[in-house]
Amino acid sequence: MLAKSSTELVRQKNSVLVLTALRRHGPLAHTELSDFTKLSSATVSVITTDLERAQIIEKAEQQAASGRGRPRVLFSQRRDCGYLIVVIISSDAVQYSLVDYAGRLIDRFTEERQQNVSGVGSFVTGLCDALNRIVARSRLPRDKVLMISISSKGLVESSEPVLRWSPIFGREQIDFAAVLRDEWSAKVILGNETLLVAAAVGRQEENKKGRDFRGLAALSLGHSIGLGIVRRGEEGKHEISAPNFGHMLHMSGGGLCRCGSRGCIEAYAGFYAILRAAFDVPLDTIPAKFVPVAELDKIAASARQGSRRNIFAFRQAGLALGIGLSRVLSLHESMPIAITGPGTRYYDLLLEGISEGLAESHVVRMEGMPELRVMADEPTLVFEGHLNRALAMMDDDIVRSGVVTELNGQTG
Amino acid sequence: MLAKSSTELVRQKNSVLVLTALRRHGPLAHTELSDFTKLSSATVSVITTDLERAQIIEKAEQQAASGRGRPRVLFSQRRDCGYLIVVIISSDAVQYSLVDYAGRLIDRFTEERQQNVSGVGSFVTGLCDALNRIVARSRLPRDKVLMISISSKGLVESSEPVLRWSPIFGREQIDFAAVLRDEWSAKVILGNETLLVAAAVGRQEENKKGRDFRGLAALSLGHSIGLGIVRRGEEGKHEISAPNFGHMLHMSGGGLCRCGSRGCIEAYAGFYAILRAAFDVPLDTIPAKFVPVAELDKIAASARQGSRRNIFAFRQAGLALGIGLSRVLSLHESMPIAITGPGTRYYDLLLEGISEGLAESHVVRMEGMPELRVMADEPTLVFEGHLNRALAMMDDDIVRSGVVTELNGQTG
DNA sequence: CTAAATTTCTCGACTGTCGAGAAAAAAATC
DNA sequence: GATTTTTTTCTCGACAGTCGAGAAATTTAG
Repeated sequence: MLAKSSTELVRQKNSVLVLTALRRHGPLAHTELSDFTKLSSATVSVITTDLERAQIIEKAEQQAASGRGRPRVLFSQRRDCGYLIVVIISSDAVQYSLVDYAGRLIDRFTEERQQNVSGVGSFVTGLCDALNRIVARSRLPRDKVLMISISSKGLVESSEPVLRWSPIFGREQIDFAAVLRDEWSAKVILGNETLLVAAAVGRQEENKKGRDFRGLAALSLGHSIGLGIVRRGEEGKHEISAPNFGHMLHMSGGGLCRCGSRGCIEAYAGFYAILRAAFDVPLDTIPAKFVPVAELDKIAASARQGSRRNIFAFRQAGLALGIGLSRVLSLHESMPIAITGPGTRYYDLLLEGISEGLAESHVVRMEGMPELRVMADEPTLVFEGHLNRALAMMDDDIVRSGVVTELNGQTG
Repeated sequence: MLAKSSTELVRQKNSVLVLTALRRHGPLAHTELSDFTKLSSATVSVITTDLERAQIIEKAEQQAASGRGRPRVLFSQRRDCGYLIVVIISSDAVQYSLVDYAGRLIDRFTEERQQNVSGVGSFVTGLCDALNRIVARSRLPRDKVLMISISSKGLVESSEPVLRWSPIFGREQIDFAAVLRDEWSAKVILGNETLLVAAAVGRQEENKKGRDFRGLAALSLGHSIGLGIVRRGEEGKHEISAPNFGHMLHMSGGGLCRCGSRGCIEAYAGFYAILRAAFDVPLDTIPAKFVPVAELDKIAASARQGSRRNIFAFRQAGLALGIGLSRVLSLHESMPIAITGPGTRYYDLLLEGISEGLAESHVVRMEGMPELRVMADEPTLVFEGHLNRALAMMDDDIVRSGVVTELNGQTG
């Protein structure tokens, strides 16, 4: 059944609205808040004083008056309101970042992962160590860390922070909530890496296109293949999801994939798959876990010089991607596609296959070719996606937790 | 940007809540409304008197008192508050139904469609005629018809009532809003047929499972192949969508489809495709538009008696469905699948292929086989879906239109 | 006829948003 | 330097909504 509505919920929603405006546009004055949120000036007053009393936002130091009239006072998040730790797990390293409530980076370090010692157990202890280290270094009390946002490639449970399958750990699941529950009071969230790319690019798109933005797919090319989809739901909220695209069936009974299945898209378009095709290795050879990029660069170079076999290897990869994307577009609406990841350096070699694969399907014949766009700097997008998602969630949690209202009436 | 919230919106939402409870559970007393909506008794009082004054609901005639204490008075929708016309377009006929605000069927007739005269022009004039006829027969003023809900197989624009592609009219689009704008003030909505099946089955599922209901896919088998997906969004709202499943690419460069593309799922699993396989007709033969079901029954009978070729025809169809479904599950979460349509009579012959196709994919190996369920009576589900969707929308529109609040303060 | 049970209605308290105008504070003008 | 103008922020009263508690209504049981 649907949930009832009440005046308190109204206040909550509008408080979040104010905090969201602050997130999107940086420090804002009373008047600007009123403009962005469409709330009346009076309401903005009440909400900001409440948020200020609850130590969530603060008035910035007086800035140089820019024009005549009473000078504006800018509100911004209190940086010490809470902290976020971002953990980005990639195939060869894990990056830890400590971020304050205003979104500013405080500390960051990267731990190399040894390829050989890859048990989940040792990874988890490494994770806990690193988390302890990052709070210790910054001398923060643990309970000021309100959220830990983790990302990895692979298949992620949508409602809980459980990694179901990953190229790194395979079927060994990791339940991050369970792992961190004892030591941390922070909320733990987990997202597929390309989901976060989609979140970041989607936000950028909306900033550019405004209400015209309908949706977008982010495709990440590399050792593995990732897809994230973001759509603008009603009320303007962005709905993000990370389909299991890399392991969607490309071809029945096809080449062997790292995941153990046959015929996955990744088994045709992942780096190891391109290598396999270039060297004419049988399709049921158990693939190498990770392929040095230099190796692929060589194949690409020779393809660009006309090597038939290598051209074909990339073309086949593009075809798998294009056909897969056409299937995605059949199941969702048509939408632009942003391509990221290390594989974008071979975009020139992949494009023909991608286009051809897309062109084959009914949707594309109906709606026309979707817009394809290359966005090279994937790591930045991933981090940006983490911040977008986690900080918005923190705003929400803080308001909902009631710290704002419970101080009312008390003398501050 | 997100939309602000206000006290008036609160009232609107809670009014809709009351109307929804009435839809789901039939006539209800004050106390029951309070229970279902979790609104306080006082609030229910205010809302019901408002809705009553606006002539949207009414108190039912006194019913026999069931226990001791003050007898309950039941509220129900006023039947004459508004009317809905449901138009179900199928390959050989168009069914028109007139329904009152309480969901009761008032009038219904069916127009045969001649296969030969199948231009969009003549279809549209036929549609207008029939709509005029159905209001004339019931002696209703036209402007009391608040909504016209149309369904067809094929590809439907999600935001506007535009039929983009259909097995009947091909690429000749129909913009129903434009066609009916001049003669009707009613809101016109269009939905893919299987979308409506999904809406109906989804509602049934939620009644059964309650909050455990997460989502569901409805698969319709017949001349063409349809898929509808329903998922429970946050706040318990059902989000329905109709992917272009029948024309998703099954096999690159495969058999010719009615849509003109090659290798669509329908070109392997539609009735004409099964026929084609059974008679070993070349895969690029332009398929017959519609195949008599008796013809397929014969093929099925001989398959059940052991005919290799016919068994293979159904198996191949099942395989296309199973693989296609596995791809759907890769892109959404795993969810149960309800199978409807005339093709369910061959379920025994299809099942093996479906299972095998599903089993091949990574998701199914991870999450296990999805629940498959046969629901034979498709026409009833389609109509039920129409009512669910259209009447809920009418409730919403009526409350939002402001007829409820604008009477306030006036003496009634 | 009275008491008990049950449902519906009403009242005052509380919490929200809003518009209008007062108060504050700096720049421009005389 | 005093006054006016301009811009921003704050405050007050009006109005809309929900809620809990208890009053009013209305039937059955005894």
